[in-house]
Amino acid sequence: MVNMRSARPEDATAAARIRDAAIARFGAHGYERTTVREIARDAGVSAALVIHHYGSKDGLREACDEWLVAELIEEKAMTAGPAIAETMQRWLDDTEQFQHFIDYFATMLAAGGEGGNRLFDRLLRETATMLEHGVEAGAMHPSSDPEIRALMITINGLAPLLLREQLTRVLGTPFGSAAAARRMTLPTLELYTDGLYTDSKVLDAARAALEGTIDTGKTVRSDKGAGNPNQDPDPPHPSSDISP
Amino acid sequence: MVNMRSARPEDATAAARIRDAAIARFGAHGYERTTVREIARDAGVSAALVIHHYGSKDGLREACDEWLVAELIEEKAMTAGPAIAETMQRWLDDTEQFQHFIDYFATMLAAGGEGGNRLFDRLLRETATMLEHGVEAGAMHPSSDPEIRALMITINGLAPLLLREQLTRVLGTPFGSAAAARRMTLPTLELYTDGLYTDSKVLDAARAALEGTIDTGKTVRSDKGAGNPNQDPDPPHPSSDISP
DNA sequence: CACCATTCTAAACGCACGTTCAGTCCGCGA
DNA sequence: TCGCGGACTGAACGTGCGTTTAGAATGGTG
Repeated sequence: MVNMRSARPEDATAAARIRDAAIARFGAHGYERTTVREIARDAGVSAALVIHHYGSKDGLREACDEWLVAELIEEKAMTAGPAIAETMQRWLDDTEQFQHFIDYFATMLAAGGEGGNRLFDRLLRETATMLEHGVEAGAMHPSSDPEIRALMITINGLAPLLLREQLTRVLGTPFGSAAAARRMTLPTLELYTDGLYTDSKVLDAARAALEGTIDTGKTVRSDKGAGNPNQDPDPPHPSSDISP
Repeated sequence: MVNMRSARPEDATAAARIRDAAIARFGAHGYERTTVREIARDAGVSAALVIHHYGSKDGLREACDEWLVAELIEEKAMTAGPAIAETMQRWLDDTEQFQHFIDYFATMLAAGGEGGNRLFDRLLRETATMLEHGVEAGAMHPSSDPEIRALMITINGLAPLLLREQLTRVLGTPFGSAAAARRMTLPTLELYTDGLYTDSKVLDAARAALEGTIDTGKTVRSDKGAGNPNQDPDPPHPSSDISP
């Protein structure tokens, strides 16, 4: 099994040890703040060997990206069901061991780049498929814009990962711990089951406001729609700044 | 008005020009990849002057952090309503001009650190207050765990900001643009109004499973609760890996 | 005027970094 | 046995970085 590489024996090949050490360092302290000499020391080799195997520090980074993409998207799973979700699940079930991968994964997604984009796209597709199945089975509400709903749910799902430091700090328990998971399950499912608002006033108002602007080229002020962190809870005067 | 500093005239004081240039560079390319000489060139001064005013590159970063915190949390607004939400709203209404601040803000939150923590805490408090008011007014459902719900809604609200590159790429329109906002408004509000699931089967299953584990010290496998990006959509067999 | 503090610069310093170099070791095919 | 290529190393190289230094303007104060 490919993912069993994750259980790295001490005597793995030097190139593999270098790559693992690099992922750990890059994930923990970032690419720029990590030196080739540090990685070499962690791997028990000379700095020159790192360059010998990977050409340059940047080549090493690319190799790490590619390795992690391959780890998350196993070839054989390309046609089957959710691949990344399952691997992530396995990682989160043993945060101690896979902390490095989780950190590196998060930085890849946030930083963008080739590998991060591929991972995000794959995650998005997995989420979209799940939502489709849920709607078909009658377990989930249909959406007026399924594509964007999938995008937003994907982004929301990644949010705790990207803000895991804040989450850990506020929660008081480490990210990925059973305690944290236990604490967050119910509020999450409550939100996804009952929603937040008790009626559709806000939604109706937004619908009405958007219909007024949909065909005009006029610029609307950022109508509490997209990225405003506090768009969501603001029900008393929801359409106050949607000026159609 | 304090925030009017944002409209920076060409002839601002050198120290201010340095700080603005630093925020722009740090936000766009990150702290490590930015050189003091670049900042100096942008500000039209010598590199030595940057050190003269801020002591060191790291001192400059701290000054940027503090300035941005002050910009987002105006002193006079300490007692009143949402301060950050309003400033962010203003920024998002003119993404062109405030792009630098938005980028720097996002990196601060993701990187943690003193300033990022303060901003996050403030955002969290604002969100929690809004939710309380919403519940009191009957516009929002009460929660079994209001504190965590506020945390999760805060995190979800910040998610598009942190993943703005992915969002821009998938959406095809720049983050913060009116088009992006228009596209994302309805799916968001639909989710917050109707939820995702059509019934409470998943929620009930989780409740039952959690009650079984709540007092035992036994470790539960990360029960689709916390950080799993794809926790949310997976209704067909929701409690399959919650092993009580 | 003299003084002093502040703002600012050009030049240089020293160091840590990624990378190169020259060479050693070792396994393997002929 | 030889030779060859890959794995690997210690030492050195060159560069770009943050920072220091010495001093030149500038402007207010007695």
